[in-house]
Amino acid sequence: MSSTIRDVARLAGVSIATVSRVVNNTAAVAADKRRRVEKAVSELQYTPHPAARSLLGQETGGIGVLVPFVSGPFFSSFLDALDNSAHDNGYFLLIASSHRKSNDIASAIARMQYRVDGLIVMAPALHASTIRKLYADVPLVCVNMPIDDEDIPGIEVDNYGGAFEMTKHLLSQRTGPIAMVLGPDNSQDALERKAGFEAATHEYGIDRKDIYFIEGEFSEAFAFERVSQAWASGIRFNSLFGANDNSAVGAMMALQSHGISIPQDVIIGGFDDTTVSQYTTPQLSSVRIDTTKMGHLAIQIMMQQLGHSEGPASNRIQLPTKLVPRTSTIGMMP
Amino acid sequence: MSSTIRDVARLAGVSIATVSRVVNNTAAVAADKRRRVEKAVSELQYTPHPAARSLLGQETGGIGVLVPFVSGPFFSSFLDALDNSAHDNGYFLLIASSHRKSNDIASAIARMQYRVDGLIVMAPALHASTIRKLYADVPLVCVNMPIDDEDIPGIEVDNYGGAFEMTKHLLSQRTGPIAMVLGPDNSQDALERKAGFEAATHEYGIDRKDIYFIEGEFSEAFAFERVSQAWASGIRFNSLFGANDNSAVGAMMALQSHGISIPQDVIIGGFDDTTVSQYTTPQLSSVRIDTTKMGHLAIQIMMQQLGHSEGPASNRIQLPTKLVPRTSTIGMMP
DNA sequence: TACGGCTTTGAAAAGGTTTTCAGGGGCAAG
DNA sequence: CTTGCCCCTGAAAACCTTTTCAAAGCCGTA
Repeated sequence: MSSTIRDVARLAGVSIATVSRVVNNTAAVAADKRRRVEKAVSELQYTPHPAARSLLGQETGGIGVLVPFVSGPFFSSFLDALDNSAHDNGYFLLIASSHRKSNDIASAIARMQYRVDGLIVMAPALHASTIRKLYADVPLVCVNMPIDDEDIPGIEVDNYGGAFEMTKHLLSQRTGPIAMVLGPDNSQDALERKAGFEAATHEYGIDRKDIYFIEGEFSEAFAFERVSQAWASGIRFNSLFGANDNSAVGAMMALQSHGISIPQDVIIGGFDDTTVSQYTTPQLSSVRIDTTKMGHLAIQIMMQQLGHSEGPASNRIQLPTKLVPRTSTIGMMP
Repeated sequence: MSSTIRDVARLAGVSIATVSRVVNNTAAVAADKRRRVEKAVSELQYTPHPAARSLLGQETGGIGVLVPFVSGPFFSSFLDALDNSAHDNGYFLLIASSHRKSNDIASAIARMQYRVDGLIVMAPALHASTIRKLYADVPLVCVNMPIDDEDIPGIEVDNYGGAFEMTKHLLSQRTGPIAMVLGPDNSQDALERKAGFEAATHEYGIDRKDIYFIEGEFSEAFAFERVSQAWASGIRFNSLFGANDNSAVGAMMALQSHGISIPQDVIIGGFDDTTVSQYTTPQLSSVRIDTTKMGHLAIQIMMQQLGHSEGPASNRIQLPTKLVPRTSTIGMMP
């Protein structure tokens, strides 16, 4: 079929060792032989067989990627960023999707074995340590999933920062009393978002008595009820932050049912940038996870693990989030 | 690091040949030895090294995919389908994006060499024969790009069928005189769409004198002018088919500027399902390329090339398209 | 002239697997 | 008892490359 290093050596009249040295530019070779080898290489269109290389423990140049799905704006833009970054660093991607089934993840990882120099995993349903157990031989970067092992590098979403930014956005649009629909107590995400909210209100010097916390469960119905109750009981605020989009939408419905107009009377922001946020009336401002940055960072951490960049960047990163202002927090359409 | 076939052989007290036979189930092995080997394999968590395998010319189990971009609804849903299908057939995907630059394509293909059993390429800017030259050693499937070599299997979009379906849709909503804004004469796509349109009008028994062809250039401005002219000159029709979305949108604007209301007076359909079609008022019905089917078919053809399915399916397929009805062809919002 | 050191070169090993080939053993038939 | 056949097994080759090691050649210096 294809030509091997031996063919090149024969054509150039040298040993295979010399060919290897020329091809990899790994040692001094006499000028004339070098030229002969180069000519033979291009004549025979010789490409080293990657399998033989990786058999010797060389790097494969591949990075394995495991995501629940390939499609959808979230995953696909993440993959795009990953691909761009990997490409810039001279790597290519081996992508497998787990379709949420965990035994698919196991088999996908098994396939990756020895084929990649590193593994980037996004498996929200699994824990990082589980992945580590599945394939311990290779640098691992966990993204957007619970990382239960201090030693596993990864990227977690900066819920705190996102909530902080959204709250600042709300307060910059409309000062005065502000409310937040909380998430469930046992959710780490929810607690971080609450902390971000509090930090922002503090920064804006909002008086404690002008801050209202409304219980929530990340569900629209629950938020609807509690916000409705709160308003009925005379609590008044100019702006509201929902710990997630569901809560924000529930709050929006509740207020609208009380004849409150959004955003004229109350402005509302959510979190997650769910699809639904584009279809409410008015469209819901939200906080988006910056998948592009997520991809770049994942590769950056991987490169560091692989010893390519010695940058002092931590291998445990809180991913910045991005505010997406829509009409629910803006008085006038532009 | 990891255990090799030799470790397994030692632990089980057999030769490496026997281990290989058990692992690949490729020849008869005495029951007791088989059991011992299996035990050793699971104890040592042995996985054959893929590099060693592919060095022997075995199949890699990988399919290379080359797309211009990874993100965007079009590509990502295509990839998703590809991934699903490949997974079902026991293959994994090696994805590289070319970012439209053709030397990136060359280098991406070079990387794929020996790593994949087949190559699926979507490179609208290149011709199939160019790709074939770049990597001749492997089964190739070209998707959604000009295939200039009879022998290269691939998938081309079924412009005819899509136009046919859209025209039928139009005529089923509103009978009577119908117009089509054509595409440029030198576009194969445009001619196929015209043919589909004609076939549908024929099927519905529309009288020849009730069919109007309006020149077009796939551009909004040109369509606007010509349709405006046509209407001003007294030509009347109940429905209009634009050879692409641009033309349809141009026509829509033109008619609306004449005080015609869409879809009450005239219904309009386009082709391509561009993003813009969702933002016109009313939203434009269009014809979408079924990327999911495209992915499944691509894998199907690849499997056939790889000798896995002997199905008589042609390796040169016109991809079915999908009608996306929106408000421009429907009297009432649901 | 002889010798040390440097540069260049090739032979050979190693990496992990599959597969061929030959041989050994068991069993049945003659 | 011998012969022949079949089943099972292991040794070894093959796949293609990188890298180590040793040797050879050359130059300059003592």
